[in-house]
This record gives sequence, structure tokens and C-alpha cells, in this order.
Amino acid sequence: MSVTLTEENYLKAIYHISQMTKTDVSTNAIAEKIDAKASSVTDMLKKLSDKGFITYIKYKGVNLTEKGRLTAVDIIRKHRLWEVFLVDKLNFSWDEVHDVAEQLEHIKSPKLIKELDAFLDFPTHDPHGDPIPDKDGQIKRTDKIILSKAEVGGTYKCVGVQDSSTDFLKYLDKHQIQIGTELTVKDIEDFDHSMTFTIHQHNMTMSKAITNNIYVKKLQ
Amino acid sequence: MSVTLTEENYLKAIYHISQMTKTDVSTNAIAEKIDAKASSVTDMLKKLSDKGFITYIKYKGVNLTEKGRLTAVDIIRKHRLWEVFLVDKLNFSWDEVHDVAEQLEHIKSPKLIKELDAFLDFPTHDPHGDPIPDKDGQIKRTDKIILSKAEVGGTYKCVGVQDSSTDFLKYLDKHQIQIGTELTVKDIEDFDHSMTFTIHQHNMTMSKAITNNIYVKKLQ
DNA sequence: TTTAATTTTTAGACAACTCTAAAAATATGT
DNA sequence: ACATATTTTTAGAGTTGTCTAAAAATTAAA
Ligand SMILES: [Mn+2]
Ligand SMILES: [Mn+2]
Ligand SMILES: [Mn+2]
Ligand SMILES: [Mn+2]
Repeated sequence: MSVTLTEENYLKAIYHISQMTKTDVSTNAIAEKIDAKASSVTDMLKKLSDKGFITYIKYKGVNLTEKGRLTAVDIIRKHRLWEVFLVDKLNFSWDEVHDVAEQLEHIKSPKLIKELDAFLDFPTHDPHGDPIPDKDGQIKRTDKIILSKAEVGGTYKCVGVQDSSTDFLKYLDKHQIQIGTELTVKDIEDFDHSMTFTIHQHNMTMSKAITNNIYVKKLQ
Repeated sequence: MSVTLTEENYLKAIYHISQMTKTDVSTNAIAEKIDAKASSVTDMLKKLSDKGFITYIKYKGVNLTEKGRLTAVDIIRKHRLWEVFLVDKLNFSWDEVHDVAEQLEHIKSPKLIKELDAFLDFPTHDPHGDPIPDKDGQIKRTDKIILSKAEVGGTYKCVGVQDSSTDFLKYLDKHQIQIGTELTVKDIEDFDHSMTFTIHQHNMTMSKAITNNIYVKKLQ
């Protein structure tokens, strides 16, 4: 009983939504993520439920079963490994990789992923700082915090992004912020929570819309 | 007007058949290659004709238009570049690559192929000795001949295979024959046209079923 | 708590691709 | 040339995944 490309995309969407909300995943939330109508989602939920990937109770939302979670995480593993490949080996920038990885993540070949993993020297994180699940579906949770929660005087290292849209990544590139960049919080405005940092010996101010989309780790 | 994965597979099949037969490509020949029923093929031929990829006259068979030929050759280019990648970088053997390449050839990203080509150092041939079309659809024809047409006393270098099924490639591996292997024709049986060679300082006999599937180039 | 707004599901339909069965066209053999 | 065999096309239908419109269930508001 194989998994179609469309089913894989639904499972991935359900996984990502459940990571955010931690409650039952709603039909509408999936519809928005997949860019389909709610009625289409309902149809698919029945199929995924029949196949044992989700538990689905009418009007109550869905949850991934262990089988569904493993399938979703395996696709995410492939997606992120391919993103590393594109950036490390094929000169893609981090804002160019997502659409291609969306296609490559559906290639079915266990040997391919095993060898790609080794070829890339077993990376633990993708170009956006997201952890790469291991072959058993384990994900290393990092102690990252959202930049908007940082404290004045603290020094932090950029470890990932929340929004990995091309627009946002281009903004970061323009201001020379990438994974690994260090920043020190100089000031936080009470009014709009905009923050001023020292980055690369320069001062820079970011709105909350920005700081809400950057993950950092506090440096000792 | 995009090309679906299925349409791509039909175009590729038509291209490969037309390379063999050089006459109009028949519905049945396509059906056999695609592993579908003739009625399904007829449906698809109408669609490909409407889209301008083939010229199709009922009951008369089909031919690729220039647009169709370029599309087919571009897929073949991608297929063969991925095969090189799998063998050169990911430790696949030449009998393992085809099925994965069948999937990878449909990934749509011009930058991906451009960069992959450069990463592989602009290979001209795939692991089976088949030429890789360039980005403009040009294919370098080699002066290869089929091994069964070789002459007693001549020395030849193996440059490709006709049949790239796993079974055949495993046979070649077992007898240590690969692209580049040199062989000298010692004898040809009149009765069944089986041929005896010197290969790697050893003598070996092959049936016509084998020699009909190996391409060689005569060494001066 | 009754009404209104929102969410979700059903009903019916369509596009892409496939099939079986039967009809039409073409090719082959005597 | 005529009958037979083969190839190809049509007719009708099934599957997957999508949609719109309308009904049913749930949630929010008055
Ligand atoms: Mn991505
Ligand atoms: Mn990523
Ligand atoms: Mn191949
Ligand atoms: Mn090949």
C-alpha cells in the first residue's frame, strides 16, 4: 500500500500544523496550508484515515498516528537533506532551495537518501537551521528561543528562521544575517517592541515582525 | 502550458522508439514501452498532438515535432546526468541507477540541472556509455558499432550497452566487463555466431544474445 | 438560550489517466 | 480479390484528486 505524492503533502502539512498548535488539526488549517478547498481536504482525510495515517473524527479534527508521523518525518528528512545538498554542493542560496526540495522530497529510494546523507557528511541541520530527523524519525530538539524574547545586554547566535519565504530570506541576506551570525541586544522599545542590535560591529534596528521570525541561542 | 509527468514519459518513449525504427511510431509500440493498453495510448496521442508535441494522423502513427524532440531530449539529458551523479558521487552501481533516474528526470528546475552538470564536470556520457545531450538538445553521435559485427583479429573497446536492464548489467559485472574494457576477437562460430574473446588476459565466449547488446569502438 | 456566524461535511461534477469491450481501419495470405 | 488476422480507434466506465454549492454540525454572540 504505497503513499501517493499528494498524500505525502497532506501528511507533511498536518505534521507542521500540529507542531505549531499542539491541538487537533482542523480541516481549514490544512486547506490553507495545502492551498485547497476544505471539501477537498475532507475527502483526503477519509483516505488517510482508511490507510491508518491519521485518526479522524468528523468535525473534531485529525491527529497523526505513529505510522503517519514517521511518514511525515521521513519526507521532512528528505526535504532538508536535499536542501543541504543544493546549498553545499550546487551553489544554491538558502532562499532558492525550498521549491526544488518540495519536488525532490518525493523521490522514492532508500539507498539514495542513505548515500546522500553520507555524501553530505551526515548534516544535522538544513540551511535554514531546522534539524534533520535521523533515519529512525528522531529529531534533535534545540534550545533555541525566538529573537523577540531576547534580553537587553545578551549576546545571541542566529540558529534558524521561523519564516523561510524567499522575501524574508532575501531581507536577511541584504542585512548580512545568516545562520551563525552573532548579535547583541542594545535596546528594546517599549512602544512597538522594535529591537536594536550590534551586528558585525554595526548597529541595526528590527521590527517585531522580523524578530518574531528569527531563532537564536544565547551565548554564555 | 506545462508538460505533465505522464506526457514526458510518452514523449521519451516515442523518442526512443523512433531512434530504433526510423519509421512512424506505432500505437502498439508505444503501448508496449509504456506498459499501457493501446486505447490509453490513443487518448494520450490526441493530447500530445493538440499540444504540438507530435504530428499524429489516425491509423498512421506519430512523429515528434521539433518542440516534442527538444522536450524528449531534455528529459533524457536530465536522466543521464542524474545517472552520472548516482554512480560518481553516491556509490550506485550502473545496474542500480535507472529506476531512480526515472524519477529524478522529472524534477523541474533549470538551475538544478545547470549546476548539477557543472558539479559533475560536464560529463559527455552516462554510466552505460550513452551520450548526454547538451543544453541545446545536441547529441554527439559516436562511431560505435554493435559487438556482434566485430571482426576476428580486431581489438575493441566497450563504449556502451544496448540493453541496460539490471539482469544484463549484472551479467557484465560478473564477467568484469564495463565501459572501457578492451577485448580482442579470437573466433566467431558460423553456426550460432557465438564469439570468443580475449578479455583481461582471459578467454571468454559470448552468445549472440550478449554481443548484440554491447557497443564497441575499434581501436587503431 | 436562542440566534447568528463559522466550520465542516456531503452531493454532484470535472479533469487527467487508465481500463475493457466492441467497432472500424489496415495489413496479410491464399 | 476476398477472407482473415492484426492494429487502431471509439464508447463507456473507474480512480484520484480537485472544485462549487448546499446542507449539517459546531461555535460564538446577543
Ligand atoms: Mn524547505
Ligand atoms: Mn529548510
Ligand atoms: Mn537509464
Ligand atoms: Mn543510462
